[in-house]
Amino acid sequence: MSSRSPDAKAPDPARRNDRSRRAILDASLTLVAEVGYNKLTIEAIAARAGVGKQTIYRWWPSKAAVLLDASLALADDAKTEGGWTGFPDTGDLAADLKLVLRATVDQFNDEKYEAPMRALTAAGATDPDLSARFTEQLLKPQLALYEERLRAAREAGGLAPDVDLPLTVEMLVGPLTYRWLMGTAPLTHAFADELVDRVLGGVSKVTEG
Amino acid sequence: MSSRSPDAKAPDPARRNDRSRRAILDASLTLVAEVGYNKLTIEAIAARAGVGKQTIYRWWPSKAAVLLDASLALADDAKTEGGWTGFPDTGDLAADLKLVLRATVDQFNDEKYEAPMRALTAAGATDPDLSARFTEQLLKPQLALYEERLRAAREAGGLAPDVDLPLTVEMLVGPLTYRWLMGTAPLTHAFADELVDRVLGGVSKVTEG
Amino acid sequence: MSSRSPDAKAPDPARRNDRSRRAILDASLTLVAEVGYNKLTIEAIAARAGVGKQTIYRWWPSKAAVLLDASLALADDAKTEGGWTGFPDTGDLAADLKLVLRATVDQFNDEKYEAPMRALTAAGATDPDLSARFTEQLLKPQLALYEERLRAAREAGGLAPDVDLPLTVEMLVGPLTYRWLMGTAPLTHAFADELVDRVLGGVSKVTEG
Amino acid sequence: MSSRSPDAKAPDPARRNDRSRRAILDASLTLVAEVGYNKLTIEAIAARAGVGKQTIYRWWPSKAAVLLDASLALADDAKTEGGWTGFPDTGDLAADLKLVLRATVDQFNDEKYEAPMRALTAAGATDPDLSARFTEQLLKPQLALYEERLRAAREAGGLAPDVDLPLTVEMLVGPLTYRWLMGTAPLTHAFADELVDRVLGGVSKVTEG
DNA sequence: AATTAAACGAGACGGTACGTCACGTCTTTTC
DNA sequence: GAAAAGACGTGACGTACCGTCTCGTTTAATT
Repeated sequence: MSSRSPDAKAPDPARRNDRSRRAILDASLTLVAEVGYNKLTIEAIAARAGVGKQTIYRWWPSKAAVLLDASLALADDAKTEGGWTGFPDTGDLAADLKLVLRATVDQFNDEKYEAPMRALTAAGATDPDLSARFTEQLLKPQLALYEERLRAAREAGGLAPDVDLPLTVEMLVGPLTYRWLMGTAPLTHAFADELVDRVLGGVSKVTEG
Repeated sequence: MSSRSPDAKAPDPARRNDRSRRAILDASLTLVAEVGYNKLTIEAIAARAGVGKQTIYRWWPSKAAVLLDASLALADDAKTEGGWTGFPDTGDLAADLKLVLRATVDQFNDEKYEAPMRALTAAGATDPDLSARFTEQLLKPQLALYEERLRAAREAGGLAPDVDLPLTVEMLVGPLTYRWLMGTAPLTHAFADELVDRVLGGVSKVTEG
Repeated sequence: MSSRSPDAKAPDPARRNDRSRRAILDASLTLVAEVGYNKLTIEAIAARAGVGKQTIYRWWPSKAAVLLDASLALADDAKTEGGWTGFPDTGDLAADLKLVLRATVDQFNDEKYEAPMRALTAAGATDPDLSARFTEQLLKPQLALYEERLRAAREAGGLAPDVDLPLTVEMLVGPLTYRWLMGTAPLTHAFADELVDRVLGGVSKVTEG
Repeated sequence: MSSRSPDAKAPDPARRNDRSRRAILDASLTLVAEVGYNKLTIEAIAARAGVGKQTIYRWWPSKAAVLLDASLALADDAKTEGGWTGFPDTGDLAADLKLVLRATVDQFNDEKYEAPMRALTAAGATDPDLSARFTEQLLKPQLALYEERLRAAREAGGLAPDVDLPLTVEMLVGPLTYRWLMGTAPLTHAFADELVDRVLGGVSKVTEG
């Protein structure tokens, strides 16, 4: 949905009003937290942002696309403000992963991030185009950081040499996301810790040699 | 969502027209596959089912609730028609899990099941009430089957005695669902197999004794 | 414009809410007098009438069509309330015509009637369908009354036997309407009187026998 | 409408681009004939004329004002191209009037002139400012020609000495315009002829001396 | 010729109203 | 007397133009 139909003449990004763009992104985040995704309307975003509806439709194809951009901006801000210095690598893989997964748990429990996240997940579930952008722009960069750390660990000899790194990343992130999304049980730091241990060590009984 | 406000006179379930009920559930499944969840409307369901709108509003609070009931019926049918005889227990845990996870992969890839599944996931992501019913009525019973099989394995000595069974279930189901939902990579049997092996054995390098 | 496109299923007039219908007609007359035809909007009519927009669109194709129906109702009311007892026929044609034309002048000068009249004239000027309905339903019945009176006069020997009655009617109504519409000069009773005299007697110098 | 608010700095007419001015007037005439007055937009005129919207707003207050100027130019062209040599005066008033009214009938029936004429009539009907300009600049000069001819006739003794000239002009032009605008009957040369005869001679039975 | 100021083309902007769609409620008609 | 049919008030949709407001770019009058 990031592309427009070929017959529609694209607007000129150089003439874009950045003040309006920011106001729209801010308003969409505020509103999605206030009223939820289902009751979020483009009219309300425009009104809250003090902007004409057409200014939104000119630059985004749907409210979900607005939220995606807003979330990207939010993620950038979070990285900047949070003093993010890269995925931790203390040499202790389990500890590093627990640190990051605990932070992810906290983020999932922080309604400021949760509302747009749920909105994008919902929208992406039934909109392949949006889902692709969501995954590509927001998720993949984060997953890549995990993968990088895991690769370092593998080369350092802490992981099985034939391990599938993307799979491993999803073994960490998947259960956490699943529990968050389905609400099967509360998301806690203990859950994150246990998950890391079990992913690394497996659940089978270890037979003594 | 399933309950009504106390002042609204509840309809008498005994007088319910089962022919209409089935027609509505069928129509909702057909339509969600045809036009997708976002463009699914109660008016269209009513028209397709040859039913008045009020007949839908009388028994369900939202289109998502209709779809949930339709999916429950679908799951029942699948179990019956598929000759389901309970979660397999051949004694070989890995083999049993792979069998089931492969079937789940197939189901995720079958658009007949995928459309309502995505719809419910989307709806549940932003509607806690529906999410609760979805989890409780559709998901939990399935997860319980995994858990039961894992408990048997633990008692048989194949799993670590202190393993957290719900966590383990989510380690199996979570990554699979994550990949399905986010589209990070194709869902294949190989993925299911590898996942089972890694969940059981862990991803760490096995140090020789 | 009174007919709908054949593929659109027509609403059932029997189920029409007459309260809403009246409210819409009243609101359109009030509003056109308040803000003028150009600033008259269907949204405002709906709001003022306490009615959904769709209820207007369901029964009328345009705001002009609403105004036409409103004017027809207004004309009916005026006839009823004004104690109208038919076109006067005292035997004195000139006097009768002056009476009626003076009343028409008064009506043109009464803003209650003028606003919708100007609106319909404006709309009809560029919309042949509407113009046809306007002429047929509102104008023709009035012109027919003139014609009837003139026919009586012709048969009574007061008019030339070969006179063209519709032409004569338009010689009376045309100049009056022209002056009203173009604003070339004020519309007064004196104008009406003089017009009647000149139509009957002509403008040429009468040569003595 | 032709004047601007005092705080707005007036543009310098000396620097006006006449190429653009003509293009705008031409485009407005073309478009009003193509799509009708209601669907005529300033944006479309600008696009068709290859001109910025602001260039229109700089010089005209409304699309109707553009059309009025375009019609004035059109009338000038018609007069020039038509080899107009002044209102005819052969001494035979009836013949002269018939000649001119027939030409007016032809003009009303020529869609090239009809479209802008209907547009201006419609716009003028609900916009007093425009109506005044329309009457003053386009209509009055034409009516003055009739009046002049009638004055000559009166002085020559062909008309009653106490006849009201503007009234007489409107007795000629009014019925014709009325029939054109309301569509009560077709506009023909015969109609023009008969009208002239009846205006001059009246419709009453002539009593023998 | 170089400067300069305004008109110009283009088009993004904050708005308003459009005509349509679906919502969830309510009423009418039919079987 | 349950339920189909569908009219209703409501409100958001996405579009079309409005009239205003920058932007560079001509263009024509003044240095």
